[in-house]
Amino acid sequence: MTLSPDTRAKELGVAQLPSTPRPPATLRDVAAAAGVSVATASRVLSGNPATSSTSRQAVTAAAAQLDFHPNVQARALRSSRTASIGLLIPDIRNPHFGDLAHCVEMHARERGLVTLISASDERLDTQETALRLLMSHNVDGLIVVPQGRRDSPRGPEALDAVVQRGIPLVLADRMVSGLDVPAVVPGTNGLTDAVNELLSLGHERIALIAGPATSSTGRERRLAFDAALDAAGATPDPDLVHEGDFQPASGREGVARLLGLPPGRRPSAVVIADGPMAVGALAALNERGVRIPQDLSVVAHDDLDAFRLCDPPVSAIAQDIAAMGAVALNLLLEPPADGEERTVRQPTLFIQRGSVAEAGLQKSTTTMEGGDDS
Amino acid sequence: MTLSPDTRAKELGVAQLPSTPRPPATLRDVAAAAGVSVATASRVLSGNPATSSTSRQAVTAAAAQLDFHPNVQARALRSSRTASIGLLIPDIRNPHFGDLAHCVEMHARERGLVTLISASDERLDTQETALRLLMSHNVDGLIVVPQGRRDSPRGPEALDAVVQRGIPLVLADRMVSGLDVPAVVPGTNGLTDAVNELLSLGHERIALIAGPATSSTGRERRLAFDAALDAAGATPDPDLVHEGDFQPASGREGVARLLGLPPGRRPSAVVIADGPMAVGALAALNERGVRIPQDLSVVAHDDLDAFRLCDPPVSAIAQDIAAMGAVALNLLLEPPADGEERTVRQPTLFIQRGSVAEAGLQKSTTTMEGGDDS
DNA sequence: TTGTAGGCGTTATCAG
DNA sequence: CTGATAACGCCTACAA
Repeated sequence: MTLSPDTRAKELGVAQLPSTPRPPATLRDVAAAAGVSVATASRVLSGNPATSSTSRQAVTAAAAQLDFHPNVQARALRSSRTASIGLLIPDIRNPHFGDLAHCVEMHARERGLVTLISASDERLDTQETALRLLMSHNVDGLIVVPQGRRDSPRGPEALDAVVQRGIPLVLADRMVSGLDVPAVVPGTNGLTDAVNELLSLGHERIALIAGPATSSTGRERRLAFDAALDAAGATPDPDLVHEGDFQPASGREGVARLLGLPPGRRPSAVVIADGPMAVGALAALNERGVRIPQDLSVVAHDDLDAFRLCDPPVSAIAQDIAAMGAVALNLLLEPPADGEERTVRQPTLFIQRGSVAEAGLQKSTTTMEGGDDS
Repeated sequence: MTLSPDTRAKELGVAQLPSTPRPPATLRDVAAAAGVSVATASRVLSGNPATSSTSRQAVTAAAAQLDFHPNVQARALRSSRTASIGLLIPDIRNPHFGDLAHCVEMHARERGLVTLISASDERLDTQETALRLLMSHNVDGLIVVPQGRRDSPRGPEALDAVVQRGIPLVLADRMVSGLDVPAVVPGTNGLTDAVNELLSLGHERIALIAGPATSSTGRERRLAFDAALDAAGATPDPDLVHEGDFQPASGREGVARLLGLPPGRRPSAVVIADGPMAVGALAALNERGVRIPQDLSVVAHDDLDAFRLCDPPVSAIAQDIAAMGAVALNLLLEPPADGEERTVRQPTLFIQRGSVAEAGLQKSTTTMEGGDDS
């Protein structure tokens, strides 16, 4: 009775125990079972047309029989292709990037590619180590929502290394100045529309909780904001722009700073440049009892589900993030030719909801006192 | 002039263009540069003590000089270890699982492991194909938030295959009946506390928007809910339980159904079994003009940032998801011995906020009319 | 302590 | 069309 479970099970005709780690079948096994050489087996399984229907049948049957799955490491070693792509995003917890990751991963999976997802936490050093790790796994391509600028002392060197190694690279959501690779980024048209709408509602003091100037989206949205004010002949007030870092805490800080201004200089409307900062800002406004839109009109970039929990719901500048993911993957798999445009801009859409109202509303109240409702 | 850039650059003696995909250095190169054999180089770099300090210095210097990184595919082929783990979650966009993914990925990266993240979209068939794909990449271990039950006709067969192949497996957030592997799941104490608090506030008709019975969390939360009512001698009303599917739409449906009950049978409080359903439910309540907590007290499982945007903020049952991720990774890397407990329960915490109030409030109003505020 | 050599599983290059 | 066979880059007995 000292038979191995394997033998015993077979002898007794008993169902195999769940824990029978039999080594997976190799191409050799398949070839042997099919009565052909490994070369022929390989050809059949990789769709090489130089095969007879006889061997094709024998090999496919044997492969199915043995539940053969090619060893991806061996294949990668030989062909230097790993059937994997890397995706580096600033923060998985931000639903915006979560959506992006979801979409990229799903489409990649449909094409038989696995996605190695990594997060940079909006930090340059983390981006560097994460990129090195992804590169060390020989991903076939890389989609990156980048950090940092190339003209700063400590720039995104790992990104240069990626390009230098000849690994296909696509930037998503943000660009890096001086790095000429295909990219898909959101347009600023939605933001422009939002500011114009606020202006046409009579708002004269419109604030911006901006993204960091180190990110192209931060810069571009600020430029679009300024340009829209400028085009309307409005005088921009630097005190009405708070530069945040795309994190909720900086949204709160922005609110605190704007509400801390002397009464006459406070804004009657605020535009917030990304979702997490908007969540922080809205939470802070909520805590302070600032009413929207009576005391302050609000527009947020990125249309989060959470905005529908506010009463009235928050106006938003929506992007089709799923489309952005799909475009990024396409740019990666079918790179644009040299002549073609390498930067795709996705339109954004201003969605007006109850959180914006005429500027007159604010003027008729004695609000923005920052917390006391008396 | 039809030379490849490569050849042309060489012939002209021109500085190499930035796109010079020089093949990465191999162990051979390092050994040659250091004047030792590949075996010695390998030993030095893998920390084998059988090395002289002379060769150690030469090899490390050469490796640094050549920017050597071992080829992970070759190493994996030899050692059958890929330095990668797989993580399968239902939905990256759910911040709950986004947090989990973030935490697992971060800790794994600190240990030099890459994480292959995949999403099952709360679907059994997607889970199966995703698992097969992860297995085919020979991940060293797998953390899965599972779908399906083993006793159903089409069960999670791929999970059995994982176990059968001997791949270390840890379940997170949910369990699968009959699958005896290490798991970390949330406790139900927070939910019990929440129901008890509602009861002590005088609520007699407490509704539950439950998770699917196909998931262990769905079942367990419903059981805890029933048990808490039972312990208090309350009579549960099946009409007050709506079984959703953890997605926002089913939260909306639950609200519609509860508000559709005849006035006398409507709930004065509702507990919602996960974050996305809570978002859907709160959005629906908001649209219908149902006031919280005057018309309805609300408690949601999982503490989302979005809940702070509501006025008053929504009471929640919080879990330390980061801890859950850390525990899952630990269970994977250091599996419990046979005698030890294999299922870790993480405590959950009921956080009371303004969205719950005494039951009397509801009775004093003529509300729950579903939209008309007159 | 060091070097030689075999092999992990696959693909690609040759002759047949 | 097929079959030997040589890599791919690394690790590790085994022998020196």
